[in-house]
Parts: sequence; C-alpha cells; structure tokens
Amino acid sequence: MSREPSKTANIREIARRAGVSIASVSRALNDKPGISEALRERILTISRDVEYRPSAAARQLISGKAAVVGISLGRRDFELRPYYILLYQHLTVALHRQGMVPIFFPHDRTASLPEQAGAAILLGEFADDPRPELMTSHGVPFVRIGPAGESFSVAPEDRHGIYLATRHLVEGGRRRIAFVGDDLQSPHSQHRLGGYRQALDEAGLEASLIDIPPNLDPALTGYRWLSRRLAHEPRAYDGLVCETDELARGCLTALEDLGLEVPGEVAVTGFDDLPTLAGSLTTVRQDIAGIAAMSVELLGEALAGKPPRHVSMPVELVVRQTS
Amino acid sequence: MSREPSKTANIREIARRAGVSIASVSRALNDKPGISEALRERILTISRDVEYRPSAAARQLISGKAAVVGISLGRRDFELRPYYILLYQHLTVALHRQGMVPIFFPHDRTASLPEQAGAAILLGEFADDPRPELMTSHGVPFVRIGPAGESFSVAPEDRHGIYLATRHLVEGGRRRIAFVGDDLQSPHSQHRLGGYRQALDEAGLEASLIDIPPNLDPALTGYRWLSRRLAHEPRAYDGLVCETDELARGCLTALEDLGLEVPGEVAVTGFDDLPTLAGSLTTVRQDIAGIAAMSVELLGEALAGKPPRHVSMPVELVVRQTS
DNA sequence: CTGAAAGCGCTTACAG
DNA sequence: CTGAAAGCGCTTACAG
Repeated sequence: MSREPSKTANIREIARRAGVSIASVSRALNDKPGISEALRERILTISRDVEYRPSAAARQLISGKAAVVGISLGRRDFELRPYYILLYQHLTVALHRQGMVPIFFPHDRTASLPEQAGAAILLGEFADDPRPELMTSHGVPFVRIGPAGESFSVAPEDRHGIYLATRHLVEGGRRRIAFVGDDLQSPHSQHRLGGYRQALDEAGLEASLIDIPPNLDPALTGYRWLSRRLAHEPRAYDGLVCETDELARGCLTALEDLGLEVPGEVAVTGFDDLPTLAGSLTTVRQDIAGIAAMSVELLGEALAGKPPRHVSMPVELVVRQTS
Repeated sequence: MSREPSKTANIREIARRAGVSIASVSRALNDKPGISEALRERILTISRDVEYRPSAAARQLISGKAAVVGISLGRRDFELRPYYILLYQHLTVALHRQGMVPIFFPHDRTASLPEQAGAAILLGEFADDPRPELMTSHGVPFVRIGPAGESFSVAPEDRHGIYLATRHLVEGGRRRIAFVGDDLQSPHSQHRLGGYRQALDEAGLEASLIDIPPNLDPALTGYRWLSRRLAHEPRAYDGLVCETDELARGCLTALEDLGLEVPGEVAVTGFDDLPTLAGSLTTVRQDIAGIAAMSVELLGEALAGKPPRHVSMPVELVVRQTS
C-alpha cells in the first residue's frame, strides 16, 4: 500500500547518460581536479536534470566519520530559544540533503564533538567562546553562525534589519523610540544597537535603551519590566524596537494590560519573524532556512579546504499591525 | 594534530574474535533466525566487550531509506516548546547510536514524511491526530510519544508523577491546593489531572482547577492569570501543582511580585525537570534521554514487524526549594 | 546451523 | 584527462 518511493538517480545512472565512467562523475560532482571543464559541465547538467541527491550512507561509509556533522549550541540558556530551535531544524534538513548526518551536542558535551563528528556547526556564539579554538586544534572543519571572524561564518544583516525597523518607526512619526534588548553587552546586540543608533542619528532623535537581563523567558521578563516602567510614566515611549520577537510579545502584552493602544499610542517591532510567534507583529524577517542552507554550503567549502569567508544573509522588514 | 578517533570495532573484528563468519555475527546482532542460541550468546558477549556500534552508513546503504527516521511534531504551537526540543535532541543522538538518521518534519510537512523516511517517531500528539493513520496507510512503521493505544508508544508516568507531587504538598500540610494546567481538555492533561484528584481524594481535600488557555508562552500567561486571581484573594491557595515547569516559573514569578513567600505561604511544584529552567523548583523529573532511547528501541521492534506495545517510563519527585 | 560471495552507492589510488 | 577496480561495513540470498 506504500507509495512508490521516488527513485533517486545514482552516480551510475548519471554515468550511463553521460557515457562516461562513474569515477568521472564522482570527480565532477565533488569539484575534484583531473577532469576537463567541458565534461564537468555536462555531468553537472545531467545531475541537475535527474535531480541527483548524493547518498549520505555511501559517502559516510567511505569517509568514516567525515559526513557526521556535530551541531553545537553555545550556552545552556540558548538551547531552548525558539530561534535556535528553528535553525537547528532547518540545519537537519539541509545537511540531510547534502548527504550529511546531523548529531546534536548540548553545551556541556561539545568537548566530545571532535571524537564523534568530522565537521561542526557552531550556534549561539558568546564572548570568549572556546569552541572555535577547540575545533581548530582537533582539525575539525567548522562554520560559525555569527559575526565575521577568522573562520567560516554566516549571519543575518543584524544591523541593517534593526536600522530598517527603526527608520520605519521614525517615518511613521514616532519620536520617543526605545531599543529593547536582551543582553546589550553581547557582540550580537552591539550590532543591532548600531542600526538603531544610526536611524535615530539620521533623524536627530535621542536614543533610549532598555536592557532586559538575559533570561530564560524574555517575554515574561520584558512584560514585567515594561509594566513597571510605564506604570510611572505611561507616555514614556511611542515606539519600541525590540531585539527579538519574543521580547516584542512581552511588550505587546504589557501594553495591552496597561490599556495602551497599539499601534495608536505605541508602535512595536520585533526581529526574526518566527512562525506562529510573530503573529500580527511588524518585524524583521530572517531567512532561517537560507541561513541553514548557506551554513551547509560553507561547511562543504571548509571540508574541501577552501579559504574561510563570511556570508551576510539579507533581512526584510515585514510591516503588519503593530506599527 | 587531531586526536586518534577511538577505533570502534566492526563486524569483522567480532567475527575474528569469535572464530566465525561475519554472516553469523550479523545474524546474532540483528536477532535473525538461523543461528544457535549458544553462538548468539557468545557473539553478543563479545560485541559488548568491544563496545560494538553498528555503522549507520553501512546499514542505511543496504536498506535504502529504511534507516532514515522522520521525526514529526504535532502542532505548530508545540514546536517551540522546550520539552519537545530536548526530546528531539536526545532522539537525534539515540537514533545515531543505532545507525539511524533523523530528519525533521515540521507540522505542515509531515504529509511528505512517508516519501522521505522509512520509519517515523511522532511527537506532540493531539486529539484526532491524523498521523498514525497516515503512517499506517503508507506502511511506515512508527512509534508515538504518547498514551497507550493501538501502535507502539512510550510515555512518562504522567498520572503517577502528578500524584506524587500533590501528595507531597498534602503531606507538607497544604490544604488549598490548585492544579494549574495548560489545556485541561487534552488527553495528556486528563492523565495528570487524574493523579491530582486521586491524591486530594485520599486526603479528603477539594480540587481546584486553573485552566490556562493553550499558549505560546505558558510562563507569561500563567503569570498574568495568577497575578489577577491573587490580587482579589491573596490567600486563595497554599499550594500550586503545575503541569509543566514553564507554568511553574510563571507562577513563581507572580508570587514573588505579589510579595507572597515561597514556600512559606505558597508551595509550588512543576513537571519535567528541564535543565536550567527548573532551577530551584520542586518538580517531577522525566528521563527524557531514557524516553528517547526507548522510542528508538521500540522503533527497531516496529521495523522488525513485532507486535505493538506501550512502555511507561518512570518519573521521580525531586524536592527542592519551592515546597 | 554456518559460511562464501554479491552488492548497497560512492571515492580514490592506480594505470593508462 | 579518463577508466577499471578495490574497498568502506554491513545484510542477505544461495549453498552446503
């Protein structure tokens, strides 16, 4: 009763169609030297036609552990955050598509990653993160999700995204715009803060920072902080640029409970555009699936010994009902 | 510079030590017929001695897609919940250990699971869940994380856990004990509720239910609900049995903001014992890693065509500072 | 009950 | 530049 599994073409099928040996196909597919450019092109075209997907199993069998990719989360308190969850999920799919096998390493077990995996993706980077050094010293190729540095890395355009959101509020006539952040000291927040400051500077407005202590439950913490602040001075802000959708949710709920109208009296923006969570929020969308796919692509380059590079992934302002 | 990977023994090594063919080793390892009990025992002993780990790659290569296991989440609003994240992470590791490859299917893409995976694990079951039927009709062996039914399933002792927590509060002298739940109508909550009622019945106390609407942010929602309720009647409860650690966190924060002493004036218990999140909370611990491992074991039985069974995983009351 | 051999899909020396 | 062949670790007919 089970549906016929879509028979995916293998290397032999491509070789047959191209009229060459499987060795040549393998070389073309893996960007290996020792094959003419013309043949490579022809083989790549055919492999696209037949929607070739490499077999994770076969590759892994040969390379030993090389196809096993360890995914490492940075700190305990990051591990349960929705953004990382989604990234992790997309990474799983993207790796599988490339014939690689994901295996998860919680923060406290990352030390054993080099023994079990042939490559790594590092999420949730933090200050003085020892993991890049760990990977390097064990000869494990890796990609970071984070700001440009010495190794391969991918990051969304944090600064630009927050700039867009802030400018959007400015253009909507807001004048008392605060930035609500999780942990303003982190390098990550610093980037986003930069975008906020730039937009305010351009408009000649004053900056106002709300620094929520890093927390397991940003929505609740944001809610409490804003509730207290506005209890004393309800008109303190007419715009809130939040660093994450979660913080924005907490702020929205606080405004609702205080009877302040959104977006009439206060406009709110988020960041991430998380499914379900973002809802009717005006926010900055990151392409999480795209970031995952790019990480895997870069990991391929790292495994091939190519020189490290950083890729900045585009973001987009999504205007909804809170601004 | 990289550390020597711990050379794991393969099937050939075991065959050599046992003085038999690799075919016999394979039969012994996979519980296949056509081998004497004595030989099987001997081989299994040796394979334990050498800490044999089957090669995911080799098995998958042979079985086609059979080693690819689709992990499906039930509903969008479950996908970002910490409990499921952790379960998912442990599942990744447990599957890998058994030579299987996890691939993630978000709620809205579960329909394509049968095409891409040879087996499935279903998380976050809900009422009228169509997924078991979907898997069955496509001939995909699967295991549910959920209450006993017609198919393979694993679940923690929900009822017993809440019973333990409630009885613990009763024995601590509490008399106005409420049950705080996420979605009391769900089959899942019904089990937990049962444990609560039983403990109260035994003590001759009245039940009191607090039904928080199912929500993306249980901590915040619980916080707001409890804050309002206690604003009118601060002494309404002297004990709160929460269905999850997240709800308990929200309640604790509300009590703190209201100036009610924990555990002096109100005792609070959670459920799950999530890392970091549980903190100093008295809670009921589930062995998430154990549940993951058991799911994978049952999946093996399902793939082998054995008759379905349900496994109930033990829980444990962990008394900390909130009771 | 047990073993020798083929083969899963791929990569990589080794020849040419 | 290209191909024939060996081999990664395992399972499974096929013989005995």
